[in-house]
Amino acid sequence: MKPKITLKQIAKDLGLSVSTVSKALSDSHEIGDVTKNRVQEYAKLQNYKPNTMAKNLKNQRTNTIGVIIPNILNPFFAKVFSGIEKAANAKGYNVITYISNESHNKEKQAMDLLSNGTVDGFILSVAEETQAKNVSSHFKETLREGLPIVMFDRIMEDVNCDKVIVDDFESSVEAVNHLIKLGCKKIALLSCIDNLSVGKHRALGYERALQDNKMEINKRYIIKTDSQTDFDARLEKLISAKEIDGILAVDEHASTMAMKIAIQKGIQIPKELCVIGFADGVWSRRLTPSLSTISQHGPEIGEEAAKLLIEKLESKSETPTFKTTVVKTELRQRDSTRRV
Amino acid sequence: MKPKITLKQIAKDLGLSVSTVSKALSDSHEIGDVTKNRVQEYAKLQNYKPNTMAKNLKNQRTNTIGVIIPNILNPFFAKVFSGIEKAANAKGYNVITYISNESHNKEKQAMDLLSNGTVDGFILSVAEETQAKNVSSHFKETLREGLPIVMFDRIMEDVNCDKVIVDDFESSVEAVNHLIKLGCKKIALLSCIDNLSVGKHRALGYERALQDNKMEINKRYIIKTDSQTDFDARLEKLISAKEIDGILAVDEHASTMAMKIAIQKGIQIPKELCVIGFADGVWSRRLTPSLSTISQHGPEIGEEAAKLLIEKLESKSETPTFKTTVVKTELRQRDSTRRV
DNA sequence: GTGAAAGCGCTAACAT
DNA sequence: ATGTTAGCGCTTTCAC
Repeated sequence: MKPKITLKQIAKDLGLSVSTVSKALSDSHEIGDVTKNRVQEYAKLQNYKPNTMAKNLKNQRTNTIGVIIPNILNPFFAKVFSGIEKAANAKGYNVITYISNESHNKEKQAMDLLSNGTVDGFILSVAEETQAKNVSSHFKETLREGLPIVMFDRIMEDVNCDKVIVDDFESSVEAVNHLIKLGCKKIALLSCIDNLSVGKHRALGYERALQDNKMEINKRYIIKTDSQTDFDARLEKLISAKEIDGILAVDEHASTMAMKIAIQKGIQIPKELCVIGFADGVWSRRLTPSLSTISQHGPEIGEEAAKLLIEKLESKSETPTFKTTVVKTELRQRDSTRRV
Repeated sequence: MKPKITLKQIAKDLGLSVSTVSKALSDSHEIGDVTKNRVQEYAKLQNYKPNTMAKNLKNQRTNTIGVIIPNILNPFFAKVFSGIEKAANAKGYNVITYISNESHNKEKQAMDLLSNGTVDGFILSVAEETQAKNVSSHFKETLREGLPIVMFDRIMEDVNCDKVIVDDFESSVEAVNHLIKLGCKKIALLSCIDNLSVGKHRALGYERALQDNKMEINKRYIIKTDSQTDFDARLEKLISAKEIDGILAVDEHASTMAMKIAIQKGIQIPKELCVIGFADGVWSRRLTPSLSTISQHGPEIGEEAAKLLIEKLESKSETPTFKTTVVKTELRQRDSTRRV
């Protein structure tokens, strides 16, 4: 292991002062061309890399973003994350990631650990437990300490910060309208995420679309829960009854279970039953029949969130204003709604 | 935004010296109980958090691990990542993540950007392009600079570092043996990742198992490629021929496409065709029929990698030795191989 | 038991 | 055009 090469070392080797070397390397006009070249070449030769920690300490900023994600196995979050990472890197920022695993404590702990000069700001989607308990003190405390936050997808209404969301309500409306256009008369709503803000908005959109179309809202066609086992049991009954002819499933478990059970019961999709699900990632295409989805443009959400945060970090405005960006969804028609 | 509270500030407020405060907060025996308590209480009151950058600079270590992942949308990598994150956090380390997107340049750039005092070491899986070109100079350079590396899954044989791998060869052997036990006579091998080390090992295991069972290796039953479109076309023909009765698919695209096409052709799984795939994540269970898989224990791989790296970081041994850990896989039998 | 001082590696205001 | 100095926030050795 070779000893780290520092400014001091270069200065000594070249018989210069540390500050001359520093200026030469940052191409300062104060330094003569000869010395500048000499220094720059020697530095390259020695593969000199300025120590990040020293720079950060000096500058009082780290060029690092803290990202807190509820669950990286959920392809939506994975996509958003890749968008954040890409946009951040492009602007010279690193990304430190914590996975909250939907736990409030882990989320709080992450913010605590990172908010002492480790990161310049946060991008996060609120943990399920935090939303269930409806506590936002840790977010507010972090903001008070001067660290900006951008929330995406799962947000807290009462926290004053930048937000990037999907228009869940409107997406549901659109999806249900589409099912109706296909001729569905008895449309079910399936949700295992009724404890999340996004789940609730999607459910509301479903009801609204039915009302708009003067269709009855039938409670028997609605499964809203936060427990997958409870869900599975109720779903089995609902599908066995063979009453419904359309499904809006607001999460991946709901849509895939619906298709699985329907196939097992010999119900033909989409002939007898049309299914639209909220889903991201490559898997909806891989199902047989492939699943029509509302895609949320995860990467764009991530990029937008990173953009908003970095804007805030690099503007020195003392009285910041907060934006909420809505990223449009897209209805991707596949075989589960293609009526022949 | 309130001004950051520092040791200096506490010292001033309490009429003490900076060093006394520092020692009091680290519970030094040099400090009297009265002052110690006074300082600790005041610090808690002020919500004092030691500045990480200053500490890092002083200590010449960052308690941060650089993680480079080829593709976070691949559930295997997502699982490994969550294992790394969990184990690292548990030991007080942060994780900075770069996604190489299979690009050699991004991988190299990430290592370059992080190896100047930003991280203490790396955990990574080699980018496809790097494996294809077979270049490992950037890894060797980083090691020479004194930063330890742990490679997982996709490794470079010629780089001398800790490694965590799956026994891909043996897993394939087991899977094929299982298919044979189920009565399969004509077993196909499907691979879209024949450019990766893991893909090659899995293919070799397939051949070996056939030989062990005195079965003929039929080239027509083998699709090895690195292009998905090429793959899809050849697969369509292979399945249409209705000759094969068993499939070992070494990647997710291969296994799911095989099932999709078979279902479309009206071939019954598992009655006429058994399928085993290498896959992680929740989706194999969601397919109809559910897919039997070789699961790679992603989280354990991640945890083991983090453990190995942290061990190296915290041992001061000047002449390190390097371990290669093999994490066992598990054959999960689901409906795609359950013969009634 | 407490404090002064040096130093981690870098930058920048201020000499010369 | 080059160098001196102070300081970012913290730890640690050495005085008192």
